[in-house]
Amino acid sequence: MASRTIENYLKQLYLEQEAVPGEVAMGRLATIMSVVPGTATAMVKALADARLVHYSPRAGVRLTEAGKQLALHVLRRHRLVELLLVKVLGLDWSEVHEEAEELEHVISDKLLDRIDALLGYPEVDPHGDPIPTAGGGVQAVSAETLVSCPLGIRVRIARVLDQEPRFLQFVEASGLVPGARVEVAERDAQADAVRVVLARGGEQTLSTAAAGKFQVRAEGAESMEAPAGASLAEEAPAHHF
Amino acid sequence: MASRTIENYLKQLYLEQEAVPGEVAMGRLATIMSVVPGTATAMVKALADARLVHYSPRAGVRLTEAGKQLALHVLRRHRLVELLLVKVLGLDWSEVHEEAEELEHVISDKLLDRIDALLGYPEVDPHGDPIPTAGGGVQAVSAETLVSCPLGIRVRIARVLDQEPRFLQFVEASGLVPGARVEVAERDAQADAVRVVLARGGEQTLSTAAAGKFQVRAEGAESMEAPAGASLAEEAPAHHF
DNA sequence: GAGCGGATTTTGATGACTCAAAATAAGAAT
DNA sequence: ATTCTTATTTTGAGTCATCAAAATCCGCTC
Repeated sequence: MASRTIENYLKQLYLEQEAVPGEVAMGRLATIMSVVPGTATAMVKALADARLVHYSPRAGVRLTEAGKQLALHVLRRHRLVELLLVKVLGLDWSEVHEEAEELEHVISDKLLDRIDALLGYPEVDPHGDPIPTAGGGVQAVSAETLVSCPLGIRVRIARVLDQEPRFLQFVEASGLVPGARVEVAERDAQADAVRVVLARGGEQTLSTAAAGKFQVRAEGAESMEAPAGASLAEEAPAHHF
Repeated sequence: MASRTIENYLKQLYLEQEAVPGEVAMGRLATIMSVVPGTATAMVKALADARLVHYSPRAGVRLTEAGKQLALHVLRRHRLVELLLVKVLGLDWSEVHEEAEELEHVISDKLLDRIDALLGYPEVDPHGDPIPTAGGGVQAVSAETLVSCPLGIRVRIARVLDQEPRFLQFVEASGLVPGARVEVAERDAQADAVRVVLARGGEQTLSTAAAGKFQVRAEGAESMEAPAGASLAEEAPAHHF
């Protein structure tokens, strides 16, 4: 079995490759993992020996298919756990990321199946991040964000790309949570600002950087079906979704 | 923070001291922890440095108050997790022990409180083991077992002292689960056997060793109040209690 | 094309946990 | 009392993941 360290390296490599396709530089990996560069090099060599990554010295590192599958497995556990914590245990979605960081390494397959079933085989976690399937598949992700989508068109927040509790608390307060219907009223390049109007009332102006953290989907698009585990959500203290 | 290794040593020391009051011998500890004796000695020295145990070379080891509190904390997490897995996730009580062995080390205090609340502040886990309080208290435990209790008197199974899945599956099948009402019909010292009659019908003959693994309480005694989290149990797939 | 600078790799060490096997102590047996 | 037995402790070594700092490489500037 992969150690939890290895699981973390693979997970972060996957997320980085998802964000920036191509090879991941050592310095970048070291930063992500909060280790010194030498440590990253050493670990990557070990991962390469285990055939979990392709490693070209001084060029960078890239997941192999095996490494990617393992990473997706970890991500599946992470995201299902997050959803469980929010919907069943009633934790705040701004704090479940930290908890899941630990739990993702100690959930057995059997338990994971139970969680999946209890939640009704959900497709996305509380942040809108897609939950990989047991088979290792992932939903394609819409690349549109509040920065790139057309002005004046009703869209739905699909995913929030920042897991920082501070940021998520702001998201919560402003109502820009996954599932919320909004439209971009205006963008001001000079002011570096994006003004967003919420369908259910209210508006919020964001910096371009902040707006770019919200992925959106055309209103009425697929895959925003009944939130998984809705029946349970009624009684359990499920604050947000 | 105590490493998971340390948490495990402390937990096992606590359980051993509960079973056999007094100092724990090194060889015994080594066996319990599945390490060679030298490893146990080394770890115990480290624990002594951290003031978690009292250690007298060649005499044995004993938890300090601090060590005991830490052990109880781990045990609290372990047992609440077990109950959560059975009542909310619908896992079989014969298998939750293994799962909880891992989970007990990664549950935050906040999450633990949520679990406790969701389950309705239960006093015992699915095996009947008492759940230590957040303050570090534990229920006194009845010392009566199917071997020692009076013949022909109705008692209730309070606790099953063996966590082996195989054994627990037998317990399940025979109906001698915590909460079951039974009476000991006869004991045969020669045959080394104990015959138990279940109130709800059926009977079962056990070896003395097996019978000794069932702690019992006089029928109608305190502390067998409404199983914690009963409301939830109705809808969730809570098989056993 | 010689040199510079930043990223990367190497090297040497450390801490936590473990094993194997040799050394030791303490109690039991003769 | 001397020896034997057996549990315990010590010693030496290995693995995993890490850091600090020295060595190396590559592309870029002048």
